[in-house]
Amino acid sequence: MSDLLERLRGRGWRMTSQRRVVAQVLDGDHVHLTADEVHTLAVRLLPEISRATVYNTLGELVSLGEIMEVSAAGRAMRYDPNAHHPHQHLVCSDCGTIRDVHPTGDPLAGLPVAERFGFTVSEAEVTYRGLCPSCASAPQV
Amino acid sequence: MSDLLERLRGRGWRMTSQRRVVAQVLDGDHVHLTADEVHTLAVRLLPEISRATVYNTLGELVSLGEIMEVSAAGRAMRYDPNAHHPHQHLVCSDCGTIRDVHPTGDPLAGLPVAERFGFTVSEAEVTYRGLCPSCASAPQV
DNA sequence: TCTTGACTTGGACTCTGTCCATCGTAGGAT
DNA sequence: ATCCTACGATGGACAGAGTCCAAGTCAAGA
Ligand SMILES: [Mn+2]
Ligand SMILES: [Mn+2]
Ligand SMILES: [Zn+2]
Ligand SMILES: [Zn+2]
Repeated sequence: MSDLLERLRGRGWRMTSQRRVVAQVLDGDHVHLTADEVHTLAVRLLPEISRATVYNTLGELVSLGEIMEVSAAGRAMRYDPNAHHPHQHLVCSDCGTIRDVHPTGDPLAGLPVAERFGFTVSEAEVTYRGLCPSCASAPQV
Repeated sequence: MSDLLERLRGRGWRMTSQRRVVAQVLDGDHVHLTADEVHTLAVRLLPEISRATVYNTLGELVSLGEIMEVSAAGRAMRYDPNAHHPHQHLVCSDCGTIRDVHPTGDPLAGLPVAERFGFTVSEAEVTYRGLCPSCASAPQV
């Protein structure tokens, strides 16, 4: 994590107490926190940090590729510091709990038992992301 | 689509003009409309239909398995009438456009060129859904 | 120490979706 | 054909997640 702070400093970030606290809260490898959860944890370390700053900082970390967004249908976006190790997600349809998984073989064939964490897996879904032809020629504003 | 209306009638649905219009708007095989888009189109056919009714009807159709929800990170949920033919999605990261795709081979290896619709595909993501152990023993309320 | 623009703040605002009390009507009963 | 009533529709209030902005603060280079 302190290497994260180093990388950020190297990119010209001003090191504010707010940014340090957000980075600290996100430390860990199996963390999938919502922005509000990050805020709640951050407030314990720095009582006056605002929601806007948490959102700003998370957004910046995402565009730097330091953390990943994980979206769970209809729920709040979650932020995943485990961005440097490719992995997929197993999501509870009821409570939204997320686990990291590393499927082997055909992903659509199902998740290896050793990767199921006791879940009853009912569905595998693949989403491809990219730019459509018109957005590729006229990139995002 | 009229077969959809038949199935619904068979399930004991009251056939209201609102439900007929929603079904009619959703007709098609490559449609991925948001609830508001469904509402806008429905209003053209039945000016006084309400947003609440559109949401209610979409929700009912989803739980009957007649349509699928497709969630696109941070954007409005989309509704897909092509629920009886398993397929995956290719999503534009910029404008949110969705195309149906039918990947062959290892999904994580990339999308076959014939399935790319001119997109610049940058990422493939697999999500497994199911119930975690505690939700499986104490199911959703 | 001074200066300045990058950062933070909090509150207003938007967007998506849900809830609810009330009203209307589809369709079975007569 | 008419009546009844439970199911469905309505619209406005509400809620959660996230964005925006004008004003104030402060990190860090000079
Ligand atoms: Mn993860
Ligand atoms: Mn589809
Ligand atoms: Zn669960
Ligand atoms: Zn696009």
